[in-house]
Amino acid sequence: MYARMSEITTASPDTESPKRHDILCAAGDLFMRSGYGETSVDAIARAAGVSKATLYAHFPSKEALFATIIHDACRTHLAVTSVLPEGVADLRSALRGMGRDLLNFLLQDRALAIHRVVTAECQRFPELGRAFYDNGPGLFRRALAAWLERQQGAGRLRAGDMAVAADQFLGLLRSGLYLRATLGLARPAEAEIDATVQEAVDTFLRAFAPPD
Amino acid sequence: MYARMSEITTASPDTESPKRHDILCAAGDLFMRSGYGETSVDAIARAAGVSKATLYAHFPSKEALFATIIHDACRTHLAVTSVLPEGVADLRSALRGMGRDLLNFLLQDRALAIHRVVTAECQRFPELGRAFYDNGPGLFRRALAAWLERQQGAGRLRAGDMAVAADQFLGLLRSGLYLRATLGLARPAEAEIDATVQEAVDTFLRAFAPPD
DNA sequence: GTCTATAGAAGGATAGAC
DNA sequence: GTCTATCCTTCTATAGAC
Repeated sequence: MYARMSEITTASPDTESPKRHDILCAAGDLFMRSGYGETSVDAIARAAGVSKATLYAHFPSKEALFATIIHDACRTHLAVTSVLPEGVADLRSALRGMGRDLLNFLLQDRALAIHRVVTAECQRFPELGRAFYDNGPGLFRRALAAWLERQQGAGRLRAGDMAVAADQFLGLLRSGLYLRATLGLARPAEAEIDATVQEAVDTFLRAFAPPD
Repeated sequence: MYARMSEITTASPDTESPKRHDILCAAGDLFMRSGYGETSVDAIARAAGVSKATLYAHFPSKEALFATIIHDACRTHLAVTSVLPEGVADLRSALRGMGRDLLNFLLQDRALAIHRVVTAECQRFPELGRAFYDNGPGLFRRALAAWLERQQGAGRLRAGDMAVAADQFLGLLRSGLYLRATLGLARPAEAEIDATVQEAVDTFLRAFAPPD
C-alpha cells in the first residue's frame, strides 16, 4: 500500500561533519515542532549534544540555521516520476493511485510540519514561501498538468486548460481532510483518506471526461 | 462589487475599558503579524500606549492575552446568511456570487493572518485549531451543505452527499490561489480571483448537475 | 487602575583555553 | 573544531507608589 511512499528524494550535500549533521537533525526536529521564535539555540545545542559555541562555528546565526533547515526540507519531496506513471491503461485507477500516494505523503507528520512552519514564518522570511511552493506544490502542479495534457492528447480528457485542471484536482484532494490536518485536528484514518481520494477522482472525471 | 464584504460580524462584548481595548487592538496586530513567540509583551504595551503593569492588570499572562485575541478573531466571520441567499433563481450565478464573496473574504489580509497564526500555534495551543475550524471553515461548510441540499431538493443538483459536495466546492475555490496567498506569494488580482471562481463553478456544475 | 522601577530567568552570541 | 564560562540584551512578570 505504502510501497511507493518510500520513494522520497532528499537532496543533501552530505559532505558534512558528524556534529554538523547532529545540529541539523536536532534543529530540524525542534523548528518543525515549535517554530522559529519558540525554539532557542540553547535547546538546539542541548538536543544535538554540542555546545552553543560549536553550533555557532557551523552556522553564523540562528536565522541562517533556520533558513538552511527549511530550504533543505523544501527539497524533500515525492519522487514525481514514480507517482505519475508513463504508461496508463486505466485513467481512473491511475488517478486513484496517484491521489492516494500524494494525499498520504501530504498527511505525513513531517510534510505537515514543513507546511506549518513555512506558513508561519513566510512573513518574517519572505523567500521561504517561494522556496516551499516551487519545490513542493508548484513543482507537482506543473508535472501533473503536463501528465494530464498527455492523457488529454490520448483522448481520455475533454478539451480545456490542464493547468487549471491540475490545480482543481489538487484542490479536490485537499478538500476538507487536509485543512483539518494542518489545524491539528483528528488525524484522518486510512479509510477516510481512501474515501476522499475516491470522491475527488469521481468528481474530477465527471467534470473532465470527454463528452460522448 | 465588495458590497457584501462589509457584512462581517464580529462578536465583541465591548463592555471593556478603553485601555483594555487598546491592548487588545495592539496585541491583535502584533500577534497577527509576528506570531506568538516573536511578539513581546513589551512591544504590545508600547504599541498600546500603556505600561506592562497595566497590561498584566487586565490579562493574567501573555498566553491568556493571546488566547483571547485568537478566540475573538475566530468569531469574526462572514455573515453566512448574506452569502447563501434563500431565493435562488439561477444556481450558476448564485454559486458565482457566493464564491466571489467567500474567496475575497478569505484573501483579506486579516483572514489570511488569522489562518497563518492558528496554523502556526495550533500545536502549542491545541484548542486553537478546533476553535478556528468550528467558527470558520467548519461553520461555513455545514451551512453550505444544507444550502446545497435545498438546491438538490429543488432538482438543481444530482443525487449524492452534499457534505462531500460542499467540501469539494470549497476545495475547488481554494485551489491554487489560496495556497499561494497563505504562503505570502503574489497577491492575486481581481481578475484572477474571478477566473478561479468561474472555473470552480464550471467544474462543480459539470460534476454535480443533474443528469438529463 | 495606572504608573516607574526592577527582579529573576532566558535569550542570542562570543572570548579564550585546549 | 570543540568546549566552558560569560557578556549583554531582552524576556515575562511583579512590587510599591499614587
